[in-house]
Amino acid sequence: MTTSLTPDAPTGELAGLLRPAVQRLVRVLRNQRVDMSVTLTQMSAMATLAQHGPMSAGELAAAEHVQPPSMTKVIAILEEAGLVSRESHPTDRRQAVLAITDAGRQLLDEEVQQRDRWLAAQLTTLSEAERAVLRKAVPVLDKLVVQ
Amino acid sequence: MTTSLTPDAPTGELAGLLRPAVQRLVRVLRNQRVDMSVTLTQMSAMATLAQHGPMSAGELAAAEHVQPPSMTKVIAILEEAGLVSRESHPTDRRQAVLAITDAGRQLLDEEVQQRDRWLAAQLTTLSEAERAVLRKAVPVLDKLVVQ
DNA sequence: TATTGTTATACTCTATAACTATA
DNA sequence: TATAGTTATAGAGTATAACAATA
Repeated sequence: MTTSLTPDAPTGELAGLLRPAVQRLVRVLRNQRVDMSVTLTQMSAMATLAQHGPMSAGELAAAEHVQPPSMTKVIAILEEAGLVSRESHPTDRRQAVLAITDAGRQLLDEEVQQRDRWLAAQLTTLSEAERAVLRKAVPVLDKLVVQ
Repeated sequence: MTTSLTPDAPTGELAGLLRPAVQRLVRVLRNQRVDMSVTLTQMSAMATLAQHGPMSAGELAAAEHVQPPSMTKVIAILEEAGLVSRESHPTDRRQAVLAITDAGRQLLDEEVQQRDRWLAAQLTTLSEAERAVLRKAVPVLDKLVVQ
């Protein structure tokens, strides 16, 4: 187990292994959710607003790596449900300023707990070393997406 | 950085971080694909057939973590494109035996190369240590899904 | 009766193109 | 003209329910 001197081949292999692994995890996560009233996509948008604070629709679309029309739909649903608020931008009336509401934040907290029922159960079947691997992997996955 | 004595809290936090990370990676991967003639879902089904050999529609659906009707559609497209073959099961005529064709295998190889144009480029921006983290994470992610 | 797979139907997610309102 | 966002439209992916064929 030495550091590789030929990273190219392992890199290609890694690409072919990583993609199906994450794709299947997303599928399983979608099915294992308990509260189906808010979808994974909607939860993710809310989580971004909660983490990074109020932002415009375009910024949220970029953060979520979707096109603006896709985000328009998500926002409309969340706003109607009272989970996200929208206000006019103070100086640019084209823009909307989106923010998570208290109700949204509460649902987010509940969802984390619900998610734990399955995912945490899965995670507890792993060894501490395996969980440590996943904890280390999260920021690397983020880096991969953001760059 | 000692091994944790209270795994519950970190486990919940990990669940909340891991899900959005993999969900966004799947989105970005979908967009970064070069050959759009075959979708990610279809590629994943082909890859499973290539890795594990011929199997029934039900087995393939289970392996991909989708319901049988969802797999029916995928198979129909792949069969029409000549990428997957279907034969009658020798003893049970209800079952279809699915296998990847030579054309399918070739497309799979090409796709891996195409995927590398983006993902390998991303991976080469990481340190060797970060790539090592992802390599270690892949089997753990698989374990998470399979159990 | 039980199992395998398909068909029918519907909803979510996502995209591109065209449009409106504002800068 | 350029930008922010929405509307219109279409296609992929997925599910559940009902069905047909076979065991």
